[in-house]
Amino acid sequence: MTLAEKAYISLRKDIVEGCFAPESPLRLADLSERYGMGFSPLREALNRLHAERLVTAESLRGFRVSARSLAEFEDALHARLLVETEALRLSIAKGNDAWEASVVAALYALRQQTKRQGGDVDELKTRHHAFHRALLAACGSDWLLDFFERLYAATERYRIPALLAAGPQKRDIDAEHGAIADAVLARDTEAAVALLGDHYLRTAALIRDGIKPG
Amino acid sequence: MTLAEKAYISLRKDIVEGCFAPESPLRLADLSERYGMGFSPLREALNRLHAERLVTAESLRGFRVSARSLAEFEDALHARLLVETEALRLSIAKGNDAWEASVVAALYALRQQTKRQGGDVDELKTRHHAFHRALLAACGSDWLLDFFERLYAATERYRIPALLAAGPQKRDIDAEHGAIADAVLARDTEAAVALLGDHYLRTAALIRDGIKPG
DNA sequence: GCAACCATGATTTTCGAAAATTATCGAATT
DNA sequence: AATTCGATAATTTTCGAAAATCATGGTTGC
Repeated sequence: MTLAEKAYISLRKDIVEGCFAPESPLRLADLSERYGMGFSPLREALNRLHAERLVTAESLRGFRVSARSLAEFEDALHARLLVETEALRLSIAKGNDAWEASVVAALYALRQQTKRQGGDVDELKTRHHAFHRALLAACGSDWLLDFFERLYAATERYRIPALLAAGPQKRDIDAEHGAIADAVLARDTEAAVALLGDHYLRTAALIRDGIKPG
Repeated sequence: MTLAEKAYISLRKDIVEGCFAPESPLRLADLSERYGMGFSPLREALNRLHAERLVTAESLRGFRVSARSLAEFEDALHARLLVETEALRLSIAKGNDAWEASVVAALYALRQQTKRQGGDVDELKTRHHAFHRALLAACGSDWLLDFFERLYAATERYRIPALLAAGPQKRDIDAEHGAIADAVLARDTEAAVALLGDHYLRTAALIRDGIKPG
């Protein structure tokens, strides 16, 4: 793996997890020291992140972490519903046995990690992402999957802090994931789409409360 | 404007217009000579284009122009219909007088350029793009507009060669654009969405014929 | 004859410094 | 006191070369 790829992965993680405050400048000298590499791979990573809208770039004035706002979150959420409901419909229509198996596997892996009490939170996030990707994986559209990845990262910036702030969950998220998987495996398109939509709207409600804390 | 931005614009144009054959390697030494600049701004541009899927990148093996295929075109077209119909609905719901005026202006400018016989074909493409963007501009969703731009560039790679190959048009494209604008200004959402969809499907039919020539 | 292997050349990737640009701060001016 | 101006510092952008990696072609050994 090249340094530029490592820089991309590290920076992305640090931005999504909020290690850098939104709108704070990402100075090359600082990043160079933090990640132990020269400017070239860092600029490369920053450009990729700019294309994903996780960082903003201004000509000759460098890069900043993108701002977070309720409006931007709502926008990303709306786009996500549009993209994911369509991708899910296609996936259910086109998916074969192997796809069904991968959904079952992803759900199982996610639940295993949820159960573990002192488990690695990074691993949990990875498996959550993997489950949602598995649902859409058979849609056959590279573009929709690409949009899914971008929107997932964009909303993750809001979801993670909200989850940490909210403390113990009243929702049974495992049950929600299970219901989605059941509908998917039963090829009940409309139910699956509705459940997925509900799932996101509930998370969104939580995040809204977190952003304008009350 | 920085060199990297110039490199991005030039490269993008040359790829979309087919100056580089699909799948041909984009070697830094060649590009450096062609555009008269060093590696750094070129790599920056190539990374941006990679994020837009106009070029592919393989670790330590450099960049290539993305392949063109009927399947990828159909995928982009499908995603475009999804994104643009939603954006158009939102735009019609939210747009104000200034937006209506900008649609009228964009349509007028496009028609003026269509009328000119020996006109600059670049200018025509710019205005065509501007008209379609104007339709969606009031949607209020940065994400949907971002997706629109990406998909527009992706499909443009197919549209331009098809138009050149097809010769004189039987379609009255001006009339199609006019009908869309009329429905939009009348705030007739369903008619506008249907007309926009038709507009793309007709272009798509043309392109399919061009790709598998018969 | 054929496959494995090494030397060579081509290419990408990375670094460190130079060039270009923007931001900062204090002095001079109104 | 506020503002403009210029010098200095900080930062980004770009270049050119060095390092690392991959592709090629010939050679050796079997």
